[in-house]
Amino acid sequence: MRQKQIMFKALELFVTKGFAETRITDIAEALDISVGLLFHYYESKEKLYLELVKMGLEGANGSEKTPFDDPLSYFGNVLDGLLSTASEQPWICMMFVLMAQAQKPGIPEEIRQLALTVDQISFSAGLIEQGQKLGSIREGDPLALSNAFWCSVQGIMEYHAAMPEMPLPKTEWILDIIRKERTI
Amino acid sequence: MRQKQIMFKALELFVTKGFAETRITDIAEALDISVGLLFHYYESKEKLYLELVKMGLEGANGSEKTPFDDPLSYFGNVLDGLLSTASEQPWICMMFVLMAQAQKPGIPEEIRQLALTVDQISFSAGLIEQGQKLGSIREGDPLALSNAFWCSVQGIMEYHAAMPEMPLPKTEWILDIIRKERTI
DNA sequence: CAGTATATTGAATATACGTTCATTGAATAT
DNA sequence: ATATTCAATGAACGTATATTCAATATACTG
Repeated sequence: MRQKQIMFKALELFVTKGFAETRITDIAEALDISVGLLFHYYESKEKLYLELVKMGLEGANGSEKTPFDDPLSYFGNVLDGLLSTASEQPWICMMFVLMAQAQKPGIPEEIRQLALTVDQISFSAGLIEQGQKLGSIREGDPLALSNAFWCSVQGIMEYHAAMPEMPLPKTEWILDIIRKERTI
Repeated sequence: MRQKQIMFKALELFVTKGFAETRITDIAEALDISVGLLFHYYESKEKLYLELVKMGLEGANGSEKTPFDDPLSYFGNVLDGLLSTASEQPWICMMFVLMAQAQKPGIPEEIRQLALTVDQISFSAGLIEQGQKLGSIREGDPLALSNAFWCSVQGIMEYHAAMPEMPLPKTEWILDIIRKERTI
């Protein structure tokens, strides 16, 4: 119970403020518990962060297993899922942001390396190549297309985490980055 | 001379690592100068960051004055400028990232407020509405469209700052987020 | 060259913040 | 009743890091 409380509040703060900017007392104060109690459940700030990254890893590995027929529909489905749950279950979108955050320098190396094992961009590049052969995805360097798509999603999730009141985009708008032809 | 050296290195580090994660000694070491010298030119880490944000403010106000006939071409031109200079003059793209970074909680309040005066998203929402009337931009909530577009650009710039070797997207791919009809 | 300003250093200081730990209170088992 | 376990506290501690400053080198000026 306490464990989950702490995790979710930490997720929220790490995502909105950043790892180093989030003081251990920020988390304690936000939950109205003592610092001591926090260390009773998590032996260090780093370990707490590590737990969150591990949680994110599971989620990421899960989504890569989403079944699909056309690669384009894979991206559509994943994106649709992200955008529709972003409002009701903010933590999903926060996890998304956290995983990207954890890959940056400045994060404790051990954790960073773990986070780097998730590589949506190069994983998706393969699917994009398939989609190009099938004619549903536009021409161009698959890696660059994958990069464009995921970076856009990243940017949207990041902003939504900071400003949840801002209206989210429609799935098609973002899907059109990689889509070959409009189905107007 | 030293001033500029320090600013650009600080910009690079603040953008790749974050404000709190960047130690004042990181900057000094990267430039191979003493900490003392750094404080000789900038009275504090915060002031140094403030200077960077002020520099970014000027740039942002400048780009809003880019002339255009069709709103869609405004977005095309600005985006084209950003993407083409991103590789040769990384600092422009870094400034872009810095300004967004500076708006987040965890940044000293005074600086944060200053950074918040730049509001590309609502500024652009007006242009998008125009574009919709002229028929060059797709239907939908102008604010959501503006948000989608700029968040995508943000995500791309952020990732490029961390991984400059990753191929950048073509302007049209991102422009297609807001474009009404493809000019195939 | 003397003299002054400016650039540069790095050890000393102050402080913020993560972490420890002795202690308390409450619940549960013996 | 007594012992044992566990949640919970917050003051005390240590360390990392921003900041200061007195001392030194270098450049400039007349």
